[in-house]
Amino acid sequence: MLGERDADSLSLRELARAVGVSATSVYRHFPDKEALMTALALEGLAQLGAAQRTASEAVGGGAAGFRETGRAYVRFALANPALFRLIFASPALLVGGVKSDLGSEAHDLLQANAAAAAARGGGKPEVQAVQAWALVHGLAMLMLDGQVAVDDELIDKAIC
Amino acid sequence: MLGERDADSLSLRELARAVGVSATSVYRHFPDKEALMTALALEGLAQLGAAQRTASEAVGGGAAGFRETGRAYVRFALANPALFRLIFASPALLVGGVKSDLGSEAHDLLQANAAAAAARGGGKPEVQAVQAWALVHGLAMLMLDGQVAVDDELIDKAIC
DNA sequence: TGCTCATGATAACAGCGTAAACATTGGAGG
DNA sequence: CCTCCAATGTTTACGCTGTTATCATGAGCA
Repeated sequence: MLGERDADSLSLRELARAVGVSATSVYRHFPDKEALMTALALEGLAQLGAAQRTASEAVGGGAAGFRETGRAYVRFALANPALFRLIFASPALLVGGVKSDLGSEAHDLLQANAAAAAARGGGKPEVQAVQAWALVHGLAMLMLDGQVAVDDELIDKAIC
Repeated sequence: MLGERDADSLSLRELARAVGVSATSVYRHFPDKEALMTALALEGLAQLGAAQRTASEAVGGGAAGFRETGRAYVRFALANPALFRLIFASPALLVGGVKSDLGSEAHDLLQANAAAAAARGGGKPEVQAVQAWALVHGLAMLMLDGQVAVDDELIDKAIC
């Protein structure tokens, strides 16, 4: 359902109806709606990390791999708009400090790549990490919001 | 009210109550809730543009002025979280193509500064504009979402 | 066999956005 | 000065939402 509608237009009752179960049954498995959404977001975060790792490994890692994780980030957002938004709209899910191993891959990749880039080119790893993350996150958000035209070539040119 | 709560936890009825008026009176002035929110967002966009222009002029424009518009962008987001989010959550309000002169200042500043930066340092103006916008937008969003620590020094170092 | 616990259903509540119908009132036009 | 209309407000109502309290069922284990 997240593939077709955005997360906050999705009601608990509608979801229960789609599953074929009463509205209140959801409360046997999650304390409230927010908890359900957080669980979905955590799953999405794992998928994002996996996509980034795959993209990085496809070009053999290194600096090129770092760039590819960024492009994969934007592509993932465009391919899964509602899920991507949900990930960052979940207050209980801080990407960097998530407990489960499920959600930590994307963040670990960023830290490692930023450290390597700082070693290669100079600069502080933390600043490098924030800059890279902000660039791809902003690009993803602006494209999702329709503020910047969705254009594969532009993604490649902007992330370098 | 946007200064204290976020936009989508704010109900029409509560707003009407605060004004001291019946719930349905709002419909004499706006066709629906979304239209009201869009009007608020447009006002916010004007404030953002004004803040950026002020910041740029304070350092005499040029490349330093461009940097200051970016910092002002992030600072505005942190100072007005709900309003900033509302601006980019309004589907009817495309920042670049907004009709009213009210909302166009921020976008005009970006275009002009990106063109100037491209003339100084090379690169395509469009790509430069998107890169700059994405960087500050991403930084603002990540800080608002609690993914990156709010740190004035980090803002300065990341935007350069 | 009997008990417990996980999982379900029903009914109910307050709050929401919105529509329809009705009331008031201040100012423009004769 | 009077009349009428448009602007603005109110009341009532509808279906939807998240959530709670209460009750039913049935599988697994003592």
